[in-house]
Amino acid sequence: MSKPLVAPEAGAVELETVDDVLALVRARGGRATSSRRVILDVLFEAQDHLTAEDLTEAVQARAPDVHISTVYRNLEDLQRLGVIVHSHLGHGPATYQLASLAHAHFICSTCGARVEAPDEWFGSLAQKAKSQLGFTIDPHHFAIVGRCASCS
Amino acid sequence: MSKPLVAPEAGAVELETVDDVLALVRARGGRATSSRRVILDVLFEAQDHLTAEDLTEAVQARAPDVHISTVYRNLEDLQRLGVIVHSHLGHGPATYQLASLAHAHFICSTCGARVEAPDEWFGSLAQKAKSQLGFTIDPHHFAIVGRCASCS
DNA sequence: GTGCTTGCAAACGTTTTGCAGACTC
DNA sequence: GAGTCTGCAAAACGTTTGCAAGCAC
Repeated sequence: MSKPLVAPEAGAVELETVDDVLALVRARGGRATSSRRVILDVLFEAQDHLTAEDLTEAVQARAPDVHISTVYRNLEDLQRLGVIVHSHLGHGPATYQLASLAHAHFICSTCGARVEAPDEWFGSLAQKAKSQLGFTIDPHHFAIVGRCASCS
Repeated sequence: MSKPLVAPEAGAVELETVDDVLALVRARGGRATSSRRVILDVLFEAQDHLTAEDLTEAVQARAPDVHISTVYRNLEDLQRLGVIVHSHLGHGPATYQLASLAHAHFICSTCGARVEAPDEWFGSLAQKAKSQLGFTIDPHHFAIVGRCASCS
Protein backbone atom coordinates (compact mmCIF):
# COMPACT_ATOMS: atom_id res chain seq x y z
CA MET A 1 0.00 0.00 0.00
CA SER A 2 1.36 3.41 -0.93
CA LYS A 3 2.23 5.94 1.70
CA PRO A 4 -0.79 8.21 2.21
CA LEU A 5 -0.41 11.95 1.65
CA VAL A 6 -2.75 12.50 4.53
CA ALA A 7 -2.68 10.57 7.76
CA PRO A 8 -5.67 8.26 8.03
CA GLU A 9 -8.37 9.16 10.54
CA ALA A 10 -8.07 7.49 13.89
CA GLY A 11 -10.03 4.28 13.55
CA ALA A 12 -9.44 3.87 9.85
CA VAL A 13 -6.69 1.33 10.34
CA GLU A 14 -7.09 -2.43 10.53
CA LEU A 15 -10.72 -2.55 9.48
CA GLU A 16 -10.61 -5.36 7.04
CA THR A 17 -14.00 -6.96 7.42
CA VAL A 18 -17.58 -5.99 8.02
CA ASP A 19 -17.32 -7.44 11.50
CA ASP A 20 -14.30 -5.28 12.28
CA VAL A 21 -16.36 -2.23 11.40
CA LEU A 22 -19.37 -3.37 13.37
CA ALA A 23 -17.10 -3.93 16.37
CA LEU A 24 -15.88 -0.35 16.00
CA VAL A 25 -19.44 0.89 15.69
CA ARG A 26 -20.35 -0.88 18.90
CA ALA A 27 -17.25 0.39 20.67
CA ARG A 28 -18.50 3.90 19.90
CA GLY A 29 -21.92 3.26 21.36
CA GLY A 30 -23.62 2.35 18.08
CA ARG A 31 -25.74 -0.68 17.26
CA ALA A 32 -25.01 -3.49 14.83
CA THR A 33 -28.27 -3.42 12.94
CA SER A 34 -29.11 -5.54 9.96
CA SER A 35 -29.36 -2.53 7.62
CA ARG A 36 -25.93 -1.45 8.71
CA ARG A 37 -24.57 -4.90 8.03
CA VAL A 38 -26.03 -5.12 4.54
CA ILE A 39 -24.79 -1.64 3.65
CA LEU A 40 -21.32 -2.62 4.79
CA ASP A 41 -21.51 -5.92 2.90
CA VAL A 42 -22.20 -4.02 -0.30
CA LEU A 43 -19.46 -1.47 0.35
CA PHE A 44 -16.89 -4.19 1.02
CA GLU A 45 -17.88 -6.17 -2.05
CA ALA A 46 -17.98 -3.24 -4.46
CA GLN A 47 -14.87 -2.69 -6.45
CA ASP A 48 -16.12 0.52 -8.00
CA HIS A 49 -17.32 3.78 -6.47
CA LEU A 50 -20.97 3.74 -5.58
CA THR A 51 -23.44 6.59 -5.45
CA ALA A 52 -25.97 6.55 -2.63
CA GLU A 53 -28.55 5.45 -5.16
CA ASP A 54 -26.39 2.59 -6.55
CA LEU A 55 -25.75 1.46 -3.04
CA THR A 56 -29.41 1.63 -2.09
CA GLU A 57 -30.35 -0.42 -5.10
CA ALA A 58 -27.79 -3.09 -4.25
CA VAL A 59 -28.85 -3.08 -0.61
CA GLN A 60 -32.52 -3.38 -1.50
CA ALA A 61 -31.80 -6.44 -3.60
CA ARG A 62 -31.03 -8.13 -0.30
CA ALA A 63 -33.14 -6.16 2.15
CA PRO A 64 -35.96 -4.48 0.23
CA ASP A 65 -37.20 -2.27 3.04
CA VAL A 66 -33.98 -0.35 3.62
CA HIS A 67 -34.77 3.24 2.77
CA ILE A 68 -32.37 5.58 1.01
CA SER A 69 -32.46 7.91 4.00
CA THR A 70 -31.09 5.07 6.12
CA VAL A 71 -28.34 4.61 3.58
CA TYR A 72 -27.43 8.30 3.75
CA ARG A 73 -27.44 8.25 7.53
CA ASN A 74 -25.19 5.22 7.59
CA LEU A 75 -22.85 6.69 5.03
CA GLU A 76 -22.50 9.76 7.21
CA ASP A 77 -21.81 7.71 10.33
CA LEU A 78 -19.27 5.54 8.53
CA GLN A 79 -17.49 8.60 7.24
CA ARG A 80 -17.35 10.03 10.72
CA LEU A 81 -15.69 6.78 11.82
CA GLY A 82 -13.18 7.02 8.99
CA VAL A 83 -14.35 3.76 7.42
CA ILE A 84 -15.42 5.26 4.12
CA VAL A 85 -14.88 8.48 2.17
CA HIS A 86 -16.91 10.19 -0.48
CA SER A 87 -15.68 12.01 -3.52
CA HIS A 88 -17.09 14.20 -6.25
CA LEU A 89 -16.16 13.00 -9.69
CA GLY A 90 -18.36 15.31 -11.69
CA HIS A 91 -21.60 17.21 -11.52
CA GLY A 92 -23.76 14.33 -10.41
CA PRO A 93 -24.14 12.65 -7.04
CA ALA A 94 -21.23 11.97 -4.70
CA THR A 95 -19.61 8.54 -4.76
CA TYR A 96 -18.62 6.47 -1.74
CA GLN A 97 -16.00 3.82 -1.15
CA LEU A 98 -13.87 2.28 1.57
CA ALA A 99 -11.32 4.76 2.89
CA SER A 100 -8.52 2.27 2.29
CA LEU A 101 -9.28 2.22 -1.44
CA ALA A 102 -9.43 5.99 -1.93
CA HIS A 103 -7.47 7.50 -4.79
CA ALA A 104 -7.42 10.58 -6.99
CA HIS A 105 -9.23 10.90 -10.32
CA PHE A 106 -9.02 12.65 -13.62
CA ILE A 107 -12.30 13.13 -15.41
CA CYS A 108 -12.79 14.30 -18.95
CA SER A 109 -15.12 17.27 -19.15
CA THR A 110 -16.12 16.30 -22.68
CA CYS A 111 -16.88 12.59 -22.54
CA GLY A 112 -16.93 11.98 -18.80
CA ALA A 113 -14.20 9.33 -18.91
CA ARG A 114 -12.67 8.64 -15.52
CA VAL A 115 -9.06 7.69 -14.95
CA GLU A 116 -7.41 6.85 -11.68
CA ALA A 117 -4.55 9.22 -10.80
CA PRO A 118 -1.60 7.77 -8.87
CA ASP A 119 -1.05 9.54 -5.55
CA GLU A 120 2.66 9.94 -6.32
CA TRP A 121 1.86 12.37 -9.10
CA PHE A 122 0.65 14.81 -6.47
CA GLY A 123 3.92 14.77 -4.55
CA SER A 124 5.33 18.00 -5.88
CA LEU A 125 2.03 19.82 -5.49
CA ALA A 126 1.60 18.46 -1.96
CA GLN A 127 5.09 19.55 -1.05
CA LYS A 128 4.64 23.09 -2.34
CA ALA A 129 1.29 23.46 -0.63
CA LYS A 130 2.83 22.21 2.60
CA SER A 131 6.01 24.25 2.60
CA GLN A 132 4.56 27.50 1.32
CA LEU A 133 1.07 27.48 2.80
CA GLY A 134 1.22 24.90 5.56
CA PHE A 135 -1.61 23.19 3.69
CA THR A 136 -1.88 19.39 3.68
CA ILE A 137 -3.69 18.31 0.55
CA ASP A 138 -6.08 15.39 0.11
CA PRO A 139 -6.23 14.97 -3.64
CA HIS A 140 -8.97 12.35 -3.44
CA HIS A 141 -12.00 14.40 -2.62
CA PHE A 142 -12.64 16.28 -5.84
CA ALA A 143 -11.61 14.94 -9.20
CA ILE A 144 -9.22 16.86 -11.43
CA VAL A 145 -11.10 17.90 -14.53
CA GLY A 146 -9.52 18.03 -17.96
CA ARG A 147 -9.60 16.60 -21.43
CA CYS A 148 -8.80 12.96 -22.13
CA ALA A 149 -6.56 11.80 -24.98
CA SER A 150 -9.38 11.06 -27.40
CA CYS A 151 -11.23 14.31 -26.71
CA SER A 152 -8.16 16.57 -26.97
CA MET B 1 -0.77 36.81 -17.77
CA SER B 2 0.61 33.35 -17.06
CA LYS B 3 0.65 30.67 -19.68
CA PRO B 4 -2.53 28.65 -19.36
CA LEU B 5 -2.29 24.90 -18.78
CA VAL B 6 -5.25 24.49 -21.04
CA ALA B 7 -5.79 26.32 -24.28
CA PRO B 8 -8.57 28.89 -23.90
CA GLU B 9 -11.83 28.20 -25.66
CA ALA B 10 -12.18 29.75 -29.04
CA GLY B 11 -13.68 33.14 -28.44
CA ALA B 12 -12.32 33.55 -24.94
CA VAL B 13 -9.53 35.81 -26.08
CA GLU B 14 -9.62 39.59 -26.24
CA LEU B 15 -12.87 40.05 -24.42
CA GLU B 16 -11.98 42.88 -22.15
CA THR B 17 -15.22 44.76 -21.80
CA VAL B 18 -18.91 44.10 -21.52
CA ASP B 19 -19.35 45.47 -25.01
CA ASP B 20 -16.78 43.05 -26.37
CA VAL B 21 -18.80 40.21 -24.97
CA LEU B 22 -22.08 41.57 -26.24
CA ALA B 23 -20.52 41.88 -29.68
CA LEU B 24 -19.55 38.22 -29.50
CA VAL B 25 -23.03 37.29 -28.35
CA ARG B 26 -24.49 39.09 -31.33
CA ALA B 27 -21.99 37.52 -33.68
CA ARG B 28 -23.30 34.14 -32.53
CA GLY B 29 -26.90 35.04 -33.19
CA GLY B 30 -27.74 36.17 -29.66
CA ARG B 31 -29.38 39.38 -28.49
CA ALA B 32 -27.89 42.15 -26.38
CA THR B 33 -30.64 42.37 -23.81
CA SER B 34 -30.59 44.61 -20.77
CA SER B 35 -30.54 41.66 -18.36
CA ARG B 36 -27.54 40.26 -20.17
CA ARG B 37 -25.78 43.60 -19.92
CA VAL B 38 -26.39 43.99 -16.19
CA ILE B 39 -25.27 40.43 -15.49
CA LEU B 40 -22.07 41.10 -17.42
CA ASP B 41 -21.56 44.42 -15.64
CA VAL B 42 -21.64 42.63 -12.30
CA LEU B 43 -19.34 39.85 -13.48
CA PHE B 44 -16.79 42.32 -14.82
CA GLU B 45 -16.86 44.40 -11.64
CA ALA B 46 -16.64 41.51 -9.19
CA GLN B 47 -13.20 40.66 -7.97
CA ASP B 48 -14.33 37.62 -6.05
CA HIS B 49 -16.13 34.48 -7.13
CA LEU B 50 -19.87 34.83 -7.17
CA THR B 51 -22.55 32.23 -6.66
CA ALA B 52 -25.64 32.46 -8.82
CA GLU B 53 -27.45 33.82 -5.80
CA ASP B 54 -24.81 36.48 -5.04
CA LEU B 55 -24.91 37.51 -8.65
CA THR B 56 -28.69 37.65 -8.75
CA GLU B 57 -28.74 39.83 -5.66
CA ALA B 58 -26.22 42.24 -7.16
CA VAL B 59 -28.08 42.28 -10.47
CA GLN B 60 -31.42 42.92 -8.78
CA ALA B 61 -29.99 45.95 -6.99
CA ARG B 62 -29.87 47.52 -10.45
CA ALA B 63 -32.63 45.69 -12.27
CA PRO B 64 -35.08 44.29 -9.71
CA ASP B 65 -37.11 42.16 -12.10
CA VAL B 66 -34.28 39.98 -13.34
CA HIS B 67 -35.12 36.49 -12.20
CA ILE B 68 -32.58 33.96 -10.97
CA SER B 69 -33.58 31.60 -13.78
CA THR B 70 -32.51 34.28 -16.25
CA VAL B 71 -29.20 34.51 -14.42
CA TYR B 72 -28.66 30.77 -14.67
CA ARG B 73 -29.55 30.78 -18.35
CA ASN B 74 -27.14 33.60 -19.02
CA LEU B 75 -24.39 31.95 -17.01
CA GLU B 76 -24.80 28.85 -19.10
CA ASP B 77 -24.68 30.80 -22.36
CA LEU B 78 -21.63 32.75 -21.26
CA GLN B 79 -19.84 29.56 -20.32
CA ARG B 80 -20.63 28.09 -23.70
CA LEU B 81 -19.01 31.16 -25.25
CA GLY B 82 -15.94 30.75 -23.04
CA VAL B 83 -16.46 34.12 -21.35
CA ILE B 84 -16.84 32.76 -17.84
CA VAL B 85 -16.14 29.54 -15.97
CA HIS B 86 -17.63 28.03 -12.88
CA SER B 87 -15.89 26.10 -10.15
CA HIS B 88 -16.82 24.04 -7.14
CA LEU B 89 -15.03 25.14 -4.03
CA GLY B 90 -16.90 22.98 -1.57
CA HIS B 91 -20.27 21.41 -1.00
CA GLY B 92 -22.33 24.53 -1.57
CA PRO B 93 -23.34 26.25 -4.78
CA ALA B 94 -21.00 26.66 -7.75
CA THR B 95 -19.13 29.93 -8.15
CA TYR B 96 -18.69 31.89 -11.36
CA GLN B 97 -16.08 34.30 -12.63
CA LEU B 98 -14.52 35.61 -15.81
CA ALA B 99 -12.53 32.91 -17.58
CA SER B 100 -9.49 35.18 -17.70
CA LEU B 101 -9.37 35.30 -13.89
CA ALA B 102 -9.69 31.56 -13.30
CA HIS B 103 -7.26 29.91 -10.92
CA ALA B 104 -6.96 26.82 -8.73
CA HIS B 105 -7.97 26.63 -5.07
CA PHE B 106 -7.14 24.84 -1.88
CA ILE B 107 -9.94 24.62 0.61
CA CYS B 108 -9.70 23.44 4.18
CA SER B 109 -12.17 20.67 4.93
CA THR B 110 -12.26 21.68 8.58
CA CYS B 111 -12.69 25.44 8.60
CA GLY B 112 -13.56 26.10 4.98
CA ALA B 113 -10.66 28.51 4.43
CA ARG B 114 -9.93 29.14 0.76
CA VAL B 115 -6.48 29.78 -0.65
CA GLU B 116 -5.56 30.48 -4.21
CA ALA B 117 -3.19 27.90 -5.70
CA PRO B 118 -0.64 29.11 -8.27
CA ASP B 119 -1.00 27.32 -11.60
CA GLU B 120 2.74 26.61 -11.70
CA TRP B 121 2.41 24.23 -8.79
CA PHE B 122 0.41 21.93 -11.04
CA GLY B 123 3.14 21.74 -13.66
CA SER B 124 4.56 18.39 -12.68
CA LEU B 125 1.12 16.83 -12.28
CA ALA B 126 0.02 18.28 -15.62
CA GLN B 127 3.09 16.90 -17.31
CA LYS B 128 2.66 13.39 -15.90
CA ALA B 129 -1.01 13.34 -16.77
CA LYS B 130 -0.17 14.46 -20.30
CA SER B 131 2.76 12.18 -21.01
CA GLN B 132 1.38 9.04 -19.40
CA LEU B 133 -2.35 9.37 -20.04
CA GLY B 134 -2.64 11.97 -22.77
CA PHE B 135 -4.82 13.88 -20.32
CA THR B 136 -4.75 17.68 -20.29
CA ILE B 137 -5.70 18.88 -16.84
CA ASP B 138 -7.66 21.98 -15.90
CA PRO B 139 -6.93 22.35 -12.20
CA HIS B 140 -9.41 25.19 -11.79
CA HIS B 141 -12.72 23.41 -11.86
CA PHE B 142 -12.77 21.57 -8.57
CA ALA B 143 -10.88 22.81 -5.54
CA ILE B 144 -8.20 20.67 -3.93
CA VAL B 145 -9.40 19.75 -0.46
CA GLY B 146 -7.09 19.46 2.52
CA ARG B 147 -6.26 20.86 5.89
CA CYS B 148 -5.00 24.41 6.36
CA ALA B 149 -2.08 25.35 8.60
CA SER B 150 -4.18 26.30 11.60
CA CYS B 151 -6.43 23.23 11.38
CA SER B 152 -3.59 20.72 10.96
C1' DG C 1 -35.96 -0.19 29.65
C1' DT C 2 -32.83 3.05 27.50
C1' DG C 3 -31.72 5.15 23.72
C1' DC C 4 -29.90 4.31 19.08
C1' DT C 5 -31.84 3.39 14.60
C1' DT C 6 -35.28 2.92 11.25
C1' DG C 7 -39.09 3.93 7.54
C1' DC C 8 -41.72 7.27 5.83
C1' DA C 9 -42.93 11.73 4.30
C1' DA C 10 -41.81 16.07 3.85
C1' DA C 11 -38.48 19.73 3.43
C1' DC C 12 -34.26 21.46 1.84
C1' DG C 13 -30.90 24.12 -1.36
C1' DT C 14 -29.45 24.41 -5.96
C1' DT C 15 -30.42 24.16 -10.63
C1' DT C 16 -33.38 23.22 -14.71
C1' DT C 17 -37.48 23.42 -17.49
C1' DG C 18 -42.22 24.57 -19.83
C1' DC C 19 -44.76 28.11 -21.10
C1' DA C 20 -46.75 32.41 -22.85
C1' DG C 21 -45.56 37.05 -23.43
C1' DA C 22 -41.85 40.63 -24.47
C1' DC C 23 -38.09 42.11 -26.65
C1' DT C 24 -33.99 42.56 -30.19
C1' DC C 25 -32.71 42.75 -34.59
C1' DG D 1 -41.92 39.48 -38.34
C1' DA D 2 -38.77 35.80 -36.97
C1' DG D 3 -36.65 34.08 -33.51
C1' DT D 4 -34.31 34.95 -29.09
C1' DC D 5 -34.94 35.98 -24.39
C1' DT D 6 -37.58 36.82 -20.29
C1' DG D 7 -40.45 36.21 -15.84
C1' DC D 8 -42.91 33.12 -13.45
C1' DA D 9 -44.18 28.80 -11.59
C1' DA D 10 -43.22 24.33 -11.17
C1' DA D 11 -40.32 20.49 -11.39
C1' DA D 12 -36.03 18.11 -10.93
C1' DC D 13 -32.14 16.55 -8.38
C1' DG D 14 -29.42 14.94 -4.55
C1' DT D 15 -29.59 15.17 0.21
C1' DT D 16 -31.29 16.14 4.98
C1' DT D 17 -34.61 16.25 8.71
C1' DG D 18 -38.77 15.45 12.06
C1' DC D 19 -41.31 12.12 13.85
C1' DA D 20 -43.22 8.02 15.86
C1' DA D 21 -42.45 3.16 15.88
C1' DG D 22 -38.88 -0.62 16.20
C1' DC D 23 -34.87 -2.82 17.57
C1' DA D 24 -30.12 -3.77 19.92
C1' DC D 25 -28.10 -3.97 23.97
